[in-house]
Parts: sequence; structure tokens; C-alpha cells
Amino acid sequence: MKIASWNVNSIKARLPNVVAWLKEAAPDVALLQELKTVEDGFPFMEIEELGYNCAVAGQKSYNGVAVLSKFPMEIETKVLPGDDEDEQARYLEAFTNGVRVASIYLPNGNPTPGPKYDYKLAWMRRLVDHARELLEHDEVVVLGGDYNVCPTDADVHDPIGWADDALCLPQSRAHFRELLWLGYTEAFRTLHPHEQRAWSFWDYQGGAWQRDLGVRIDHLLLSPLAADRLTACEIDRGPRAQEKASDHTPIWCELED
DNA sequence: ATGCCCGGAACGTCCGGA
Repeated sequence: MKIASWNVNSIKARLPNVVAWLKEAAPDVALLQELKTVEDGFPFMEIEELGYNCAVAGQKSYNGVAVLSKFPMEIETKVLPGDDEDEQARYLEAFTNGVRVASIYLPNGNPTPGPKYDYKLAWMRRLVDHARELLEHDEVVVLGGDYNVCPTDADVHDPIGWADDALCLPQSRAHFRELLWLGYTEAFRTLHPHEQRAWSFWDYQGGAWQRDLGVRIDHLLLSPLAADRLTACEIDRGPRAQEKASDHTPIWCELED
């Protein structure tokens, strides 16, 4: 079972790229982030034609997440528990083919300090609480998406220059590690402990892609029962090299049957 | 010398992204 995640930076602007990627990479489940549209604007027809069921949590202009699956799928929740006032579409949890999956678009948090960073940390605390509850059921769980966290300095092309960025600050990393201490396995670094320059995002500005100046902020976190089945995890740079690319590129993992 | 983009909303630039 191949599960992929991709921050597409607008599903409408990226539809040709997404269709080509789904045909080429053919994930069984795809977690998408930053749709930048309400649910009515999601291209259900074009993606269902490729054999996917679609679950969408949309929002005008900003955020928005989706789960696509080639298997029957039930939506578990479209909100991250813990704050009834939070109206940002950053979380969608579904159950498909025996796996509980979540598409996560964790807040960026810049500039720091400030209310946006406070929101990021509060959102991460809610995610930790929810992720802890999910482990109580002994399920195969995959929490994937744009975490907007570089877990270590090895995940940043310029650790010194990025030290004060919300993606790298100690508090951001500490909350990310809390997910790991709960028992979640970060798929990529577990299978590739020494791989360098394994970025998942390159800024549009300054020729960052051409100069390979990136960061690794898109992650797949696996519950113990999911990690038991992990056989592969890779970052697919192909889509980032295409015309009209997203600034993120997809990551994927394989869970053996 | 020294890299200033991209999408959405909206139609003039500004916000958000990371």
C-alpha cells in the first residue's frame, strides 16, 4: 500500500501536475495540502476519473487539505480536536483499507515571535494530544503532511541562517519530537538516517531549486503497527522540476500487505 | 555582479507562504 503526501500550493493551479503525478506515481492513498479553495472548487471529476475517492476540507484562498484513496473511505473528522474557535482547514482524518490516515497542514508560524507562532505551538499541542489518543486503539495510523518543521539541522540547507525561523526554533522541534516520543516513527529519516540534502521544499525565490537550497518539512509519521509494515520511503523530486511546479515535492512510503 | 517568486482575491496592490 503506497501512501503519498504533497503540498500542492493550490489544487486549481496545480491540477495538470497533480493528474500527471497520480498517473505516474499511482499512490493508493494521497494526502494533499494547501488546496487554497473551498470544497465546491475542488476538481472532484478530474480526480475521480483516475479512480480515487476524494475527501476534502476546504477554505477560501488559504489552507485546505484532502485525502484521495483508491479504496472505499470513511471521513473520521475534518477538524483537529481541541479548539472550537479554530476555523482553518488544516486537518482531515479518514479510514481507508484498514489504515487511519490524516492529511496535516501544520501552521507555518512566521514571523516569530508573535500570534502566528503562538498559534503554531498551540496547534502542535493539540496534534500531540490527538495523536496520543489515536495510539490507544492499536491501529495502523499514518499522519502525513506539511509539518512546517525541520526536525534537525540536517534537514536545513543553512541551519545558521534559519535558526530563528519558525520551522527550526527549538520549541517547534520539541513539539515535533513529542510526537516521536509518543511512539510515532518518522518514515523517511528512519530508513535514510544519513542521507544529506533530502529536501521536500525549495522556495520559489532566489533560484532555490536550481541551487538546491531546500528544507525537509513534509513528513509521514507512522504508528507502531504501521511502522512494522514500512518497507520504503522516498522523496520524489520529479514534480518539483516540472513547469508550474508547487514549491513542495511529494513524499511517499510503502506499507507491506 | 550577488540571484525578489507564486497564487488568490481582485483589478491595485497586498497577504500568506517558509
